[in-house]
Amino acid sequence: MLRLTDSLTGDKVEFTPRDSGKASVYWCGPTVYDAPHLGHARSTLAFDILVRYLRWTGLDVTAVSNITDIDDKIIARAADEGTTEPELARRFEDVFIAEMDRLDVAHPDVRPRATEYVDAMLDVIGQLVDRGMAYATDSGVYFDVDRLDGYGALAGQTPDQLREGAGARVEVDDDKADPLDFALWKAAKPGEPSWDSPWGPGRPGWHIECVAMSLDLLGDGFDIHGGGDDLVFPHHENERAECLGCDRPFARLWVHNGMVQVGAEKMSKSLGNFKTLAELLDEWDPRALRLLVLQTHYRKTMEIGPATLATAATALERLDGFARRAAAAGLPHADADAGTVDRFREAMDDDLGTAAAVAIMFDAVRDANRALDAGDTDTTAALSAAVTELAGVLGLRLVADSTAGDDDAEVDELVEARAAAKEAGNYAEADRIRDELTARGIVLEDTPTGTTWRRA
RNA sequence: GCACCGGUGCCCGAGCGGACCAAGGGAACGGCCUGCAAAGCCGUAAAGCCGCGGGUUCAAAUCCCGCCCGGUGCUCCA
Repeated sequence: MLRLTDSLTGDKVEFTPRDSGKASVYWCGPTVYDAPHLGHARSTLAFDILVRYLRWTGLDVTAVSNITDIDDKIIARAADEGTTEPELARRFEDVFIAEMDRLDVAHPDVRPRATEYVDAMLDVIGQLVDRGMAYATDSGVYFDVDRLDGYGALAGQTPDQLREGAGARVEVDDDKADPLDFALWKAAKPGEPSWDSPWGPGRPGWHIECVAMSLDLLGDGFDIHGGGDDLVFPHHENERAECLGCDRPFARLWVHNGMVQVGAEKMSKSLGNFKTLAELLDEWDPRALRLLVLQTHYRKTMEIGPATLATAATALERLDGFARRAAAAGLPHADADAGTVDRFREAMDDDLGTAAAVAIMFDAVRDANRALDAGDTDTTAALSAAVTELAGVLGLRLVADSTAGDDDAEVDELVEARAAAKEAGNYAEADRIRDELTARGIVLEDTPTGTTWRRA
């Protein structure tokens, strides 16, 4: 039974779906005003892994993750670039999806766009106004925080505590009755995109889109709502307020992933650090990033940089190497080793303990290598099947064959020529060929049974 | 200032009351393999007590109190 840490209470609780045998999961996707960064990758991977695991345990999962395609930053950036908001938003949405595809992230079942849910948002705002939970002014419609019991529960603070900090970083808006009140609907300003509403032309405030979309697609009281830690307040706090303000049950469980750190020097091109996800994925195998993320618990702040990626890439190579070795061994078909799978499930059930789960996978690799050395192909086959299955659940595709290329035949010839030279004792020639292949990015692997090769 | 999350070997990072498990990965060292290498595989050691100081307990890296340090949030950032 899966147990997850609920951000609302801080407790680890058993995950019991609203509808038996099913699971409904919503997590906050990006606001598409720029290219995705490491944080988007970490968060998206975290929920990809959650969804994959839920499916593996047999649940019928409906996964929804939004695209916020209208907001201040999008408007500002579109103006800067002299383009339209829809064009800009669509462009960065495409980039986001393309980068996530490189990471082998499974697409959510539904990826709603905020601009397609304006009517639904207006409906929620209407409910709040009707119930007296919100009020309209010249500048928009605001949620009245005083009218809701327990505002601040997600943030772990009382309204008074929040008021003390209000304005600490951002200026407080003018005609709100209380600094904590927040905009549900913003009155249109000249030159900005707007929609008609009972409160005049305008555009949605933040928060409201996720409520409208999650409730519409997953229904009241859906199972899991997640996102990055930085969204806990105010974003999720306010979503929660909006839903509860309508007297409707919101998410049953809140899951938040930790932030990414890139060292004291921060991300900076001039320092040679990584700037965008695309740059990083150009340089490293995307699977190395996934493995790195897996090796850290999802709730913990983690460091991503060249050093940690390099170790992950080496570790990944160990897995691929095993996959190659297993493929070459021509193992008999076998069911996945039950002990390994059980331990994996146990680790994952404990708040998605992916680090422990990965450790179990590496244990299986070591045991399998040992069994193979000992000539125990049955044991090797069972462990190998387990490794493949677990890697699959974690979204790691192991590569057993990396020879494919245009010059395969030529490389084969050179490898044979080298073998012949070695046979004849002409080591100078053999080494010359070896150097030539190395320069071409071909890695030779001499084994007792002959030489294999692959591309680096 | 308030809230939350952290501080574990050379590095990254599991563990969060009790068994010889302080995992796993990287690095290091040794061995196998090799014409020599590389790659690969196997193995080994390594944290004198898990930020500091108290406390609770038969038992704490794991719970409580205080302190120090880092990160995040406090209205639009995953």
